[in-house]
Amino acid sequence: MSEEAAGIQTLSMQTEEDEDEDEEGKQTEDDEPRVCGVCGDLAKGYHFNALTCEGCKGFFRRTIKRSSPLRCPFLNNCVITKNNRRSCQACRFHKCQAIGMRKEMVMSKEEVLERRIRRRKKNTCDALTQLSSQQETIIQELLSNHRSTFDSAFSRFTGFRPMDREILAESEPNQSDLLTNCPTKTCTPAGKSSPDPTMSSHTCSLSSSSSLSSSSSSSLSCLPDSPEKQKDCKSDKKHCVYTALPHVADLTTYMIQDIIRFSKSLQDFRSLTIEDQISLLKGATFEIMQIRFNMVFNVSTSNWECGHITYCIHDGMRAGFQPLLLEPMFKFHHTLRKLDLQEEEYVLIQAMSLFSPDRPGVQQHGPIDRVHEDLALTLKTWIDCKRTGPKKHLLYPKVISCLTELRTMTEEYSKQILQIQDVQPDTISPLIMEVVSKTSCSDV
Amino acid sequence: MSEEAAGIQTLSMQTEEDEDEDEEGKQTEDDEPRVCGVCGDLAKGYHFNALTCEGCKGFFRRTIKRSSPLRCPFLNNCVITKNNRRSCQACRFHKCQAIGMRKEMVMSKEEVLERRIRRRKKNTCDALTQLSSQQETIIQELLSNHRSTFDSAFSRFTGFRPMDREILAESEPNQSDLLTNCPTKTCTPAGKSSPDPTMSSHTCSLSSSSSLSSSSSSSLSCLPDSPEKQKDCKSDKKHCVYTALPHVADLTTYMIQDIIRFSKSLQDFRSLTIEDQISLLKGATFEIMQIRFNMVFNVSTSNWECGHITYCIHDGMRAGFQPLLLEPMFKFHHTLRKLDLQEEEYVLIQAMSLFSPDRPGVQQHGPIDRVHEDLALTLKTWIDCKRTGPKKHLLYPKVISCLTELRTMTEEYSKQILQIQDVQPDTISPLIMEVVSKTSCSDV
DNA sequence: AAATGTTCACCAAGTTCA
DNA sequence: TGAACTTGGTGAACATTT
Ligand SMILES: [Zn+2]
Ligand SMILES: [Zn+2]
Ligand SMILES: [Zn+2]
Ligand SMILES: [Zn+2]
Repeated sequence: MSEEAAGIQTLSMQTEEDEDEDEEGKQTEDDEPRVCGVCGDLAKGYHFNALTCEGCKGFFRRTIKRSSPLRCPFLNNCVITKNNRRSCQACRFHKCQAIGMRKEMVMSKEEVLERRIRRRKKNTCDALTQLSSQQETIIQELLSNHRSTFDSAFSRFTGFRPMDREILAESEPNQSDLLTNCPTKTCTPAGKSSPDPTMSSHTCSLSSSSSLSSSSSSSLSCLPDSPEKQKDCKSDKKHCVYTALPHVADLTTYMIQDIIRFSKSLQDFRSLTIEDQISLLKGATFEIMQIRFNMVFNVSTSNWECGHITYCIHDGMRAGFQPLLLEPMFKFHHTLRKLDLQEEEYVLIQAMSLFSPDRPGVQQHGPIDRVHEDLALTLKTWIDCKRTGPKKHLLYPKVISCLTELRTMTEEYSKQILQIQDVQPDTISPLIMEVVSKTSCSDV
Repeated sequence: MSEEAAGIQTLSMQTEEDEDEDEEGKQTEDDEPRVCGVCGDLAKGYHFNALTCEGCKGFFRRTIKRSSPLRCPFLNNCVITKNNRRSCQACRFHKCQAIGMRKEMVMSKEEVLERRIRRRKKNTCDALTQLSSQQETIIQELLSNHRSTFDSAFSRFTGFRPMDREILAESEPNQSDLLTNCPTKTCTPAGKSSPDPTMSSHTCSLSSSSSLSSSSSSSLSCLPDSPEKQKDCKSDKKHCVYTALPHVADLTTYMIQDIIRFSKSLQDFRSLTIEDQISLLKGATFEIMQIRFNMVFNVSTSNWECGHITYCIHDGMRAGFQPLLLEPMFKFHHTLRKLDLQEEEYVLIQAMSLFSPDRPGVQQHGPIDRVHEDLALTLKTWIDCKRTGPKKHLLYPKVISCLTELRTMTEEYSKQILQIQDVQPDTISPLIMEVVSKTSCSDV
């Protein structure tokens, strides 16, 4: 209102001076406060490289975008003020350029369009790819069950046999670059803890809740003999070749027990037949264990920080595992860890691993396939929805690729466990052996 | 002079106050704030730099435009009022100038003409020769979403079941001229790729994000039996009649997943009801798939060059499709490909296919029809605008004709898929079956 | 927090027509 | 002529991105 009022008096556009833009501002220092370089109105900040008011900001952008010629109806020397700035676009625009407003800083049509599309897309993913309540439920159930069955601080991991990091020279050096030297001979104290009878006697079994038992009676004889030097070792140093084995076996047993509890806590898992439950677990236990270990993997130290105990890849060696397994596994942990997954994502891939319909021995592919599908879509949607950044669309394929990689190790793991068992019996728990055994329950 | 005039005016009105406040009645809050400075009539706003009524506004413009000299019939000192303002043009105009109305602010003849031209252009040329920004936006959104959901190099197509190009002799030779001999028994290696659990389990479903599910439970029994030799085949060679089927099914599934993602990425699609989304997808998936395949169709070799794998029409045969479908499809690909469409045009026709209001089961024809219309007009305008050459006006009708042709194949495709499924079950993914199934979601 | 774009009442040009 | 209307520019307030 006051602006229009002043309009009349500023008719003498060219002649008069700015007169009174400071009347309103308390600061008598015109230079000090923020004044629009074009019209003298209050400026709130820099726009297109000059200190201007909101009006001149919008005017400049619109004029650039319009890119139609302007003509001064007066004498091309209008003095632009807050009140008369609308009277002559040509001189206003000229002043804009004169004080340094740059047209390059106005986003081009294409830039804006691109930005808009991108924004649309984001909203899309938020709104439409929005997690369905079904999917939310899936995640929540998984998270809850995961948390109650994964002791990420390993505080309940007690009563284990001590970790012995001495490397007893084996008959032949099967070193790899990974294993040339362990910088941390003793990564962390993992010595004796008070013996816990619960742990050493395994309270949990794949088929413990069922009448079916594909358990420890199964012999290993059906396994093809590994081409490696098992006989040598066997005869050589019976119980002390793999110094870390007792501890690692206990750790593994501990992990497996939790993984079984995790699986059995899932509705979709329980609704499968016992046979398929066992098949899935036999197929996925190793993978889930590695996924869980990955959650505590420190990518800069290459250590697994399991609460008070820290492990390194050499511990795997000391437990008798071979580079053929350890090397890809090491790579896997680095790759996956670098994806910096969130807990929800970790638990989803655990579940995806569990519900793999193509495990040996699986009878009912249908429902497992469906669950797997739901899980995969949920993970994908979750990533689309919750992740930001330009590379987010690459995350899902990367995760999948990690899982695929992991999958290729399962068989080798079983093989090496069986070898180790052969070399150093009575150290690996029956539970581990059961998981690793090839007998599918359908054979029972 | 304007100040003087305003002063007089002000004085006559309020007789008080210092002349500093001056300038018409903004400060005379109690007084009529909006009175015409010329005649005292109600003023609705500023006109040509003075607060005037509508009458004086029009009078001033006309007078300026006429630019003919005026003479006062009286003594050149008429007092202008609302009632007598028409009696002396000269004194009225003089008063107009006196209160600050500026002739420069009346647009000149040329300016007005220019403006008119500009407006005409908006209404005519723009619609015909220039893409409106709205249309630009449509195209850009489509392009962006198409590119992010169409893997034209098929680099993400992995984990498929291998392509087997052996042709097992069927009970009767249903050859056509197309199939007399396949010059490339093995068009390209399409053997095993590393197994990818994600692909083989279908991570995407038409109705996955809704509670509605028209999914796999639907039986096929309602379909009329195809007259062909299905019983023979069925009893003959159970699982290996259509050697290419596993691979083609995986490819199809892969394509469908991307097409669903494409559709769901479109704002206009998402704003439809879930039911209509499903109906549109069921109707258009085959067509969009063919359009996408057409983009990689090599018209001189008659091969589809899908990244590292190349397919020929015989692969369709080997997957169990019949000439009744394959022949028109082959023709379609040649015809469409020869039009040498650009990516923008391809994506527009994909969208036009998707937003076909007359798909079975569609409930809300209105909005779909509107979108379809917009798309068609955009395509037409695009062609008019971007294409050159004498035959450009023929392109749009030709494209439309291709779409019509394609449309006639949809039903036959569904029929043949169902036949194939009957002959060789457990090979076609549930997702494909869902797309092909006749159950409209309203039946659920 | 700063600086882009976006939105939308609102204002003042022209236009229509009785 | 002028009331009623259409049109397109304005800019304060808001949203988004970094
Ligand atoms: Zn300004
Ligand atoms: Zn000027
Ligand atoms: Zn008047
Ligand atoms: Zn007169």
